[in-house]
Amino acid sequence: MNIERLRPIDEWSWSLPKAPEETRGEVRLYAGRELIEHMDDKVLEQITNVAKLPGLVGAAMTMPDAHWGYGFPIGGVAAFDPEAGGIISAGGVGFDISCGIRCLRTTLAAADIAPVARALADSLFANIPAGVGEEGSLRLAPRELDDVLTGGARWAVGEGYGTEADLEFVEEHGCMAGAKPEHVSDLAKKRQRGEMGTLGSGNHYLEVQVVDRIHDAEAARAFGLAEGQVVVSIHCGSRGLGHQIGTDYLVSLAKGAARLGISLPDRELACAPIRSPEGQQYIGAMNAAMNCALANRQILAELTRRVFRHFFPGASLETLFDVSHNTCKPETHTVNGRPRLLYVHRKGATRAFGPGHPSLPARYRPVGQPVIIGGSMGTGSYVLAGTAESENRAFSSASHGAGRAMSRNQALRHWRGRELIDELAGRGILIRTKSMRGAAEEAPGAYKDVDLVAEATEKAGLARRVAFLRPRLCVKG
DNA sequence: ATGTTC
Repeated sequence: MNIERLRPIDEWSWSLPKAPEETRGEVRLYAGRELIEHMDDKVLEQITNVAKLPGLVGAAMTMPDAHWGYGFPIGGVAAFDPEAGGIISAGGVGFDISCGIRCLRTTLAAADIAPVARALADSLFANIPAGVGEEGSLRLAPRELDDVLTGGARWAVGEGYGTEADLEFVEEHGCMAGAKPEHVSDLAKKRQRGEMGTLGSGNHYLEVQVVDRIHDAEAARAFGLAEGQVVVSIHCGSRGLGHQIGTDYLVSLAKGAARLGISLPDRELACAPIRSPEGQQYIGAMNAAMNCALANRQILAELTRRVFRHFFPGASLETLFDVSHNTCKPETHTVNGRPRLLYVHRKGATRAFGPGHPSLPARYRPVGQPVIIGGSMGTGSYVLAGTAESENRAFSSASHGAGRAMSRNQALRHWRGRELIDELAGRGILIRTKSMRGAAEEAPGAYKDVDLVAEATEKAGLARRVAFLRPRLCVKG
């Protein structure tokens, strides 16, 4: 992207000075110069389109890891007021509804896992179903699947996956209100019946990591993190169900937009007013998909514990936090000094509530919400904490990952999966996957530099760095 | 992301 097109607000925030007339708010990009210069022009085009949608409040924004997506950029944040004709867009949530990361802190040290690393990697690979269309050991009857869609992680705990103690540390306490299974198609439900407790493919993973560096001692203490400690991060979402809901509702939201005379700057931005039948049906289905994803990560956390228990009977794996990064949620935000209920789209962006937010567990309330930036395969991830400034800057949002720097097809031309895996093994990082193609697509070089993303996230005031996690073992979808 | 192009 030609940075000359942007006006610097400061070193880490940029605004589009000559936005088209139809925009209803500022177009703002959060990132450092280097990240902006390497960003696809499509990011600016797409977020400018988002700024044209009805009922936008404040700025349409991108996070430092932003890249080209379907309609909305991935790393896009935009809030809409339902009382001002505000819209909901399936492209603003993403196909993998409620994709997110569950982070578990363990009582193990790096030295504990070193002697069994290969066996542990093999056992995780054998017991965590991963890959396209891969099914798990659960087969749910239609009524049971409806219970998943209304119960979320709470349902999974009731089925013996994990404990009540996990739920305090899951967004929405594990259960998103307002789920309407009746607005989820039979096809979406059918696709999901065998896919609960599966990781999926693409950028999804289960990683065993070691805390490599502490940036903020006070927050690390609150999060229960210390240097040398083993943690496990699980990145996955709502699998076939969320994808099918996205596909179904692109059609019905486009009809809603046409029916109500909303002109779409891009057909990929199919949307309908929040206060419309089409909008309400999508919201009900999206909330159901959110519960599907929360239940899925709850099951996977328990499957992980069972594997660890076999190797380390005395170890415990507690949920540090579970946060989604493909959502649209109703939240109260202060705009010009006045609290307003807004629907905040975060597509490839993490909610990042600051210190004192009432929805946070008491343990974290003094330091802010844990924010997880999942790195690319073999590079590293960050745990951050929400800040007070993020509320004014980005409706309390932050980055979600390293962010792609190259398309999957481009990556396939540059790398071979087997060579990458061997090279990573040489550096002590064990990858387990069924798909060599997938591994090539996920080459670390096809992603942005996660250190730059985390630095920009902090410097832009979106969240502050707490700990850097270095990968050891990785099960890839 | 995705029964990886209805």
